[in-house]
Amino acid sequence: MTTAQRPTLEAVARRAGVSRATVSRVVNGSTTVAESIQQAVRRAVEELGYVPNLAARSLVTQRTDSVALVMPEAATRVFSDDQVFPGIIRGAAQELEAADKQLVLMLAGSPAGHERVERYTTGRHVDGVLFASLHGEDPLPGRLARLGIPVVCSGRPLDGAEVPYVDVDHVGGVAEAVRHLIGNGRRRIATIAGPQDMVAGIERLIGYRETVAAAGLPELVAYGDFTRESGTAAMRQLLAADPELDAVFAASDLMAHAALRTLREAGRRVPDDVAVIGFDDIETAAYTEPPLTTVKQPIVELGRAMTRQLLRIAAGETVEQALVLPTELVLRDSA
Amino acid sequence: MTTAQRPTLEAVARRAGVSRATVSRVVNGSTTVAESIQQAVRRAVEELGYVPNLAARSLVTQRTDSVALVMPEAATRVFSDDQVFPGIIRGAAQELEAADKQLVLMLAGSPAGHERVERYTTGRHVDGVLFASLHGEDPLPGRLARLGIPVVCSGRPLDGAEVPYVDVDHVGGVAEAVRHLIGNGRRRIATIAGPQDMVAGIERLIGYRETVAAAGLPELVAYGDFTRESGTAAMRQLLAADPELDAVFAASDLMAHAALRTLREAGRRVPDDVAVIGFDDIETAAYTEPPLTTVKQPIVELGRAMTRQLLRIAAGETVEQALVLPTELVLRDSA
DNA sequence: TTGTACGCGTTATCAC
DNA sequence: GTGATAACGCGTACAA
Repeated sequence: MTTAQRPTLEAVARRAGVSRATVSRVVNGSTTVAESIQQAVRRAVEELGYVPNLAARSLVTQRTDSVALVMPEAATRVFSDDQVFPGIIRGAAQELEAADKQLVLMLAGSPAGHERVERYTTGRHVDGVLFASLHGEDPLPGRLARLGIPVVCSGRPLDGAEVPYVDVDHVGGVAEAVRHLIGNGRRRIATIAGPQDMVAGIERLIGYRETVAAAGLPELVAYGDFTRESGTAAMRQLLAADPELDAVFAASDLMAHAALRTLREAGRRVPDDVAVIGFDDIETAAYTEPPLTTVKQPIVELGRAMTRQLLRIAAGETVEQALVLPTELVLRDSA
Repeated sequence: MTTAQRPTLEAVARRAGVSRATVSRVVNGSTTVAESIQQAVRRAVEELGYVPNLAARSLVTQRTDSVALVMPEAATRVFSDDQVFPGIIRGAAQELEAADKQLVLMLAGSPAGHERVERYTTGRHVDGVLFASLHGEDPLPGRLARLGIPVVCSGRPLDGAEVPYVDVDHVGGVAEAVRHLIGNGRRRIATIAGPQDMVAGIERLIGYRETVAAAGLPELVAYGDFTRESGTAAMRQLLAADPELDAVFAASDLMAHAALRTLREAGRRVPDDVAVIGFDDIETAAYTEPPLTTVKQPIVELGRAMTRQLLRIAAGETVEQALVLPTELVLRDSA
């Protein structure tokens, strides 16, 4: 390791023949510096390859110019095929780039990891914290918010904490999907629900229940965890429970994909015998057999919206507690 | 924003009735502190909810306990369905968690982003930099390495810089796949190659070329960019160029997936008329029609290995310049 | 074993 | 407009 001593403000100041304070002003874009001096300083900065030390800066400014994105690393799901988390990451990264801030990614899978996240964020080492899709009633968002740390969640916090959040319109999206099925004459509409310790799972099930109930239709529910494997198992259960079912709404495209295959293996034609609708609109949805009709959610936009809210909070503004993004039914061939 | 003043070392010291230095020792796990005092300090820390200020700490220790993972945000591909980048992220996060370091994610899509990455990493604001899949001849890794900043790339740097890297055995994996096709009697084996400004694209094409050449077979190449759309276009080109082709090796599963559909639309049966093999082994590969035979690459392990190498370099050890991870041919129904 | 004192590289508050 | 100088919160020789 070459200990190539990085130049400091001091070094630049000497080189340019001015004081540290002046260099600092130029570096930070103060306008109250004579043009000639600015040029001299800039030249010195260039020649020495000076780069400000962020640690020193944040020590005095009390800002870190970075925000944390916390994801619960629930085994396989976080980076599973459904692109939900990558989409959020991408949206957040885009928005933060525009704000010239860094994205610190934290996976809080293990209890130890969860504690690390708490230590790190509690210690004000980031300007704010983004929570992606919580499991169960995580008390952390509420706790941080109470400590005055800017926090934004994706999805309503399940513990009822008064934390600002952004979410997609699960209920509305599912309702539209189920109404579409009903409109096509389907009468025995089942659902493969998502995990009931996550808002997305809970609300999509609510959307299904409300809509079939409103139409006076019976409900038929099996549970999965958004993955394909769970979708396969759930589809089999449904088929066993009601061999005559004529439609399935799956709470994720992955589960819908698995349902498609399971139905085919069971001798059902899609959509002739059974119509299938998924949720997410992942890229694969256009390539399933048959192509999947699904509820599209604006996942990158979700990441961006969360980040924008967070930045506004960090800037001292107050934001609405809930922001709900619209979904859209994408019609393909499966329903 | 409640300016809930965070307690400092000073505050803890007063509370525990000792000096700052002693508190610092306890916090950092020094053994040279009397047990009774340790307890008193720990209690004070607990009561005040003290958390060390990382900025102050890194200012004096010259370490940041965080490493950057730089990804080229090439439009859609970074977070496309193929899970390559998410896999690397996940592997890196796992390994860093074990080392108690933070993962700073940087997307260097735009030129501006690229420059930000340079500023940030050059300024020694991270203990090391991981580069995921570079496009073209990016000079940044080499430059950072020369500045003495620990750097590890995924894939051999195309500009020939002497930077340590970890990669999967593209050539070997492809060779095995193509030999499998040959062994099954295929004689007109085409390939849908990846982008030729990325190592993965280049080397997979080399693997194909070497193997068909060694068998005295003709080569037939069309280019894509790893995405499904490009796979569709490439497959059409190949079919137009040689309607009699009896096998296709696609440099990514997404392109293979598109090829599957395109072949079916063109009236070819897979694998009867045309055998298809992909590369990646994404989750979807098991769910295509027919299920896709493919070359599996250990992508999460790649992320982990890169990170381990980086940590070793940062710790002052010297590591081998290249580390190549094995691939594996996963046989399903498409070939 | 514990405390004192200094320095890490910035920004911010003053005088000038 | 510019330059001293005092924080910012911590680690660590060095002294006690």
